Amino acid sequence: MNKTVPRAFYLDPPEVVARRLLGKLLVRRYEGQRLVGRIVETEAYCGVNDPAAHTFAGITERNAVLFGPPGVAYVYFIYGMHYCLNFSCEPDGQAGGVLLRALEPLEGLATMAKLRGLAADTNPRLLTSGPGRLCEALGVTRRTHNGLDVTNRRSGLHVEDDGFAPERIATTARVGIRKAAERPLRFSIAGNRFVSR
DNA sequence: GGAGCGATGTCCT
DNA sequence: GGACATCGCTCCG
Repeated sequence: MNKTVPRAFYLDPPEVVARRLLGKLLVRRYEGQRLVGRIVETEAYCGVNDPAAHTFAGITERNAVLFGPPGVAYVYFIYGMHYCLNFSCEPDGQAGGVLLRALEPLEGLATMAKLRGLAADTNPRLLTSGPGRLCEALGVTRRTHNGLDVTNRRSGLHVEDDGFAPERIATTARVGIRKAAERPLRFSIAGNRFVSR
């Protein structure tokens, strides 16, 4: 039986948690079925000190989750058509989050393809390689998942540890941002073919 | 296989 | 009103 990742796992700064999440399993309960992917790419967004973070200008209604307790899902809508999934980090009252950028799909691939509007036998790389793609493949939206506790198995979205440890982690610049674009806060499992781009 | 670009809703300056 | 933590399509080589 895999271990559910506990709240203390998320209590540290985003750049620590982002690295630590690599290799863990993201598990989504969807219509009685398990949709599972291994986390292979993440980005850290460092609270009020990070010009690229949603929390840079302080607390608002949208970003309030990131200022709350660790281990909670922050889902936002971007470019008029995509959702992105983050986990809050740091103690309650302190802002910080990790963006999930890519998964290696492991269970429920046919359902993921259906949710993505693709044929059941499509290249699995198209299912969950990218922040918008992985949300669509797991049926994650702001309405259904923002504010959910991902340390609770009953949330329908949680993280498990199956003992897998990445051999080597690559550290690069974050993707798709303009401000603070040079900071090395993107982490991925080196050589994994489900990493985006 | 890479550059260019349009689609499209929500948030905050 | 402008920017946006994206994706998938076209066109070109």
